[in-house]
Amino acid sequence: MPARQTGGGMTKEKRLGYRDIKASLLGRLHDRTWPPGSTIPNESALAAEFGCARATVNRALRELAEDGFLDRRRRAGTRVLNAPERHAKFQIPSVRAEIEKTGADYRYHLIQKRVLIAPDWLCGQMGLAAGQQVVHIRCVHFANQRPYQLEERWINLAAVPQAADENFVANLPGEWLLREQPYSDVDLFFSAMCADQMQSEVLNISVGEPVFLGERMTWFAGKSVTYVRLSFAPGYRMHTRV
Amino acid sequence: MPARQTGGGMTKEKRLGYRDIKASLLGRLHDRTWPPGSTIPNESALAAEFGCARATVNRALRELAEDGFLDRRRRAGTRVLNAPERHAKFQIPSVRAEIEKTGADYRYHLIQKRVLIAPDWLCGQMGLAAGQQVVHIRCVHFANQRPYQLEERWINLAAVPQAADENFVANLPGEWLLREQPYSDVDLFFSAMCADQMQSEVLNISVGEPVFLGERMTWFAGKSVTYVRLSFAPGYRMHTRV
DNA sequence: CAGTGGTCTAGACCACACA
DNA sequence: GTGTGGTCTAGACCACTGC
Repeated sequence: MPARQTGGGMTKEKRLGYRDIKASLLGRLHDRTWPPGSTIPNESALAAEFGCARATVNRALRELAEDGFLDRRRRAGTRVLNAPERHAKFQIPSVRAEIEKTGADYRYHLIQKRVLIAPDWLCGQMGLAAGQQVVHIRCVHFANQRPYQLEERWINLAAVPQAADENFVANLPGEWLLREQPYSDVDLFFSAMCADQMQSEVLNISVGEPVFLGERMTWFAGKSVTYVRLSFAPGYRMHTRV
Repeated sequence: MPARQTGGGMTKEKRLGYRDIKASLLGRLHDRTWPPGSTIPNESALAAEFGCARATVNRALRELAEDGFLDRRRRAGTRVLNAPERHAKFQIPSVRAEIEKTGADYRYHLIQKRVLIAPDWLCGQMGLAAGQQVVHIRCVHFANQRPYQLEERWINLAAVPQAADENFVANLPGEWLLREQPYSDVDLFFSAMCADQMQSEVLNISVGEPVFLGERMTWFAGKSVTYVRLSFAPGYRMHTRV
């Protein structure tokens, strides 16, 4: 009768969920009950200890492994990593959403859209065959009428032929492309650089001012889809919480 | 021949795993079977369609939601997000590991370690009480004898009192702290800035050159543990693959 | 080849949010 | 109230891999 519900009378603790177990296990990692490098008890033993099903322990352990605290291997068991390999996780920002979230007015302006033969450097970047046609787009994103981000994008016409017919006046290149061709793999790069001529003109800053640069390379089914360079005006600060 | 278990006679397909289901569902998102904004069938219906248990469908859907494709709510059902909110996931880099991975020689140099009363700006950043003591560390990480990163760190002595007794000559502050006080929550910021006096001296660059700045704020049990400013020499490019 | 994690099942109850 | 996702269970089989 006891039990969980049907609450018995007394000190019956509530049933443990995988979150409770996860927290409890994390506590043992923190307090060195299981020091880095050691192997912790197997799932069955833990399930017995916590008085729950193995599946519950499994989920707790699986998530701790995903979080970078544990290394799990069949047969070998679960070991505590020496230095937790924490993973940062941040949303790939959609410019429009990012700006509107702050309450600022968003505006988009297309500077140029043209079709051209991919230059050598781009072929190298995107892994294109020489002579491949690409769409080149240059546009600006404004927050409260102030230039916020310069976007320079190249789209592989072999991967997204319909990009040739879209004028990108009403559609944001990023959002349009996401609808046309959901990506599967992305390489992201972040760096700092001195503003060049184009950046200084568009972002309305001086040549040489520091610019936060984000580069994104997108692949679908092994083929390069698009390469984007996002230049942020000085003062931009990318944030992520882990 | 047939089947996995109790196989019937013939075209018995192998049992579907949550990965198969996930891939199948993702296909329907790609091909617009379920367009952005629409609500997809509930778990029971999908389980019936795929001929599996609801828990299997649940895991597939849960992961797709984690991956940023779906929005799930009790009672309301599961809806397709208009623009997939993809998450980038990257390892929080350990400087030493990052450098050694490239094959370069790694060297660490401590410039200064001292205990002081947290200045106002730091109290604001870390949420410390006025007058709180902190350890301040300034050090450099070298790759092949060239300055790679300037690290400036403040440690909350209320959270990590033993930091007062560690001299940080042999131990890297980051690695030492990770051993002493595994963190639970982290705020990361990335930005570009002009090199100031300190950065230019340590990184051996000119004042005003663009510096890639990473800031990290770490919390444990609601208390601020440490605040770090990592300045990277020009040319640094942070990479992550999603 | 044997032990560990990986996954699936069928059923159950629960929490939540909306009507 | 009622329907949806969220989680747990007890048991089962499987797949991998270190011994």
